[in-house]
Amino acid sequence: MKDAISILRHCGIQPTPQRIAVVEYVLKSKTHPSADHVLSYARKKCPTVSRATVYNTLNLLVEKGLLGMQTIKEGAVVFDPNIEKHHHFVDTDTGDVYDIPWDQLEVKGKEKLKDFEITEFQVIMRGRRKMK
Amino acid sequence: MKDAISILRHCGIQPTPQRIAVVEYVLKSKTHPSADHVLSYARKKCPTVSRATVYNTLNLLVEKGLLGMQTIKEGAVVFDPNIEKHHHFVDTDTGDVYDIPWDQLEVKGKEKLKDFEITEFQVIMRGRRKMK
DNA sequence: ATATTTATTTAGACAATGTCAAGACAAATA
DNA sequence: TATTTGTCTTGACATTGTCTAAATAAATAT
Repeated sequence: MKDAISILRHCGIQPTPQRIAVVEYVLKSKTHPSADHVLSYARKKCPTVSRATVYNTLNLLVEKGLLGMQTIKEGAVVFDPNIEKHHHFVDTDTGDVYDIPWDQLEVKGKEKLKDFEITEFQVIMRGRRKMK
Repeated sequence: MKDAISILRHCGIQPTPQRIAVVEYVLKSKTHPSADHVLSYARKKCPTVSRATVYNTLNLLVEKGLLGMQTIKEGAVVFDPNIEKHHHFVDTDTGDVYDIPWDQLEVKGKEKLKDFEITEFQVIMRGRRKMK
């Protein structure tokens, strides 16, 4: 993956230490962090970064299409570095969110919904992740 | 539909004016109200009802299985009197949420997800509702 | 170099959502 | 009537998220 500075420059955002800290964490995260999560980690690299800057940067990344945003858990939006289409599984015990590859599921019957113009869709599943 | 008092009694909740006001609104709602929405309407019937009581009652109804709860919009959970399985469509212009009957869509491939024990799932669609 | 825009960050205020505890109130029972 | 039990209200609190004004930093022009 390209480094944070190139990523920011590439989409016309001036790289700053604060933004770099946010980008480095959120775009390589394997989980689905909340804004507060991102703030905590960003402060490790850049202890003075403010909440407003983290929110601003996250919103910028979402606008530019570099970051996904999901409202699938109570309380707070989560961010998702995986910008490929995919489905989600939420572990109701741990709260962990897992990506499910797009082609693992097929949703049939959307064409019957004449009253709706669907711009996006996904399957959301809840349950428990099996131990292995 | 049965009246609010019978519904409450039937699942072991003592009917009170406050709870009746909440139940009457939320269980016959055609939309997907937020807790704040419910509070406003409950206060029309029962002007002194408090926020805590509305939240308590809504949580009770959800626990008893009389009311659904969905985290599909930013900012606040919405409640759903339709407790049949169904999918959802969210109008991204208006924020309105529509129920999509369960048998209108078919989701294939879940059995391939060996690592997950799925207790529930639904398709969430976003877009615009067509004018008619 | 210096002055002047321009962009960015910060701190704190603010509003909204939701939970909690303490005391007030009401109802049922003894 | 007194007591227990259940319910409601108020207000405090934590959290999420946005906004504004002032401070800071960076870029540009002089």
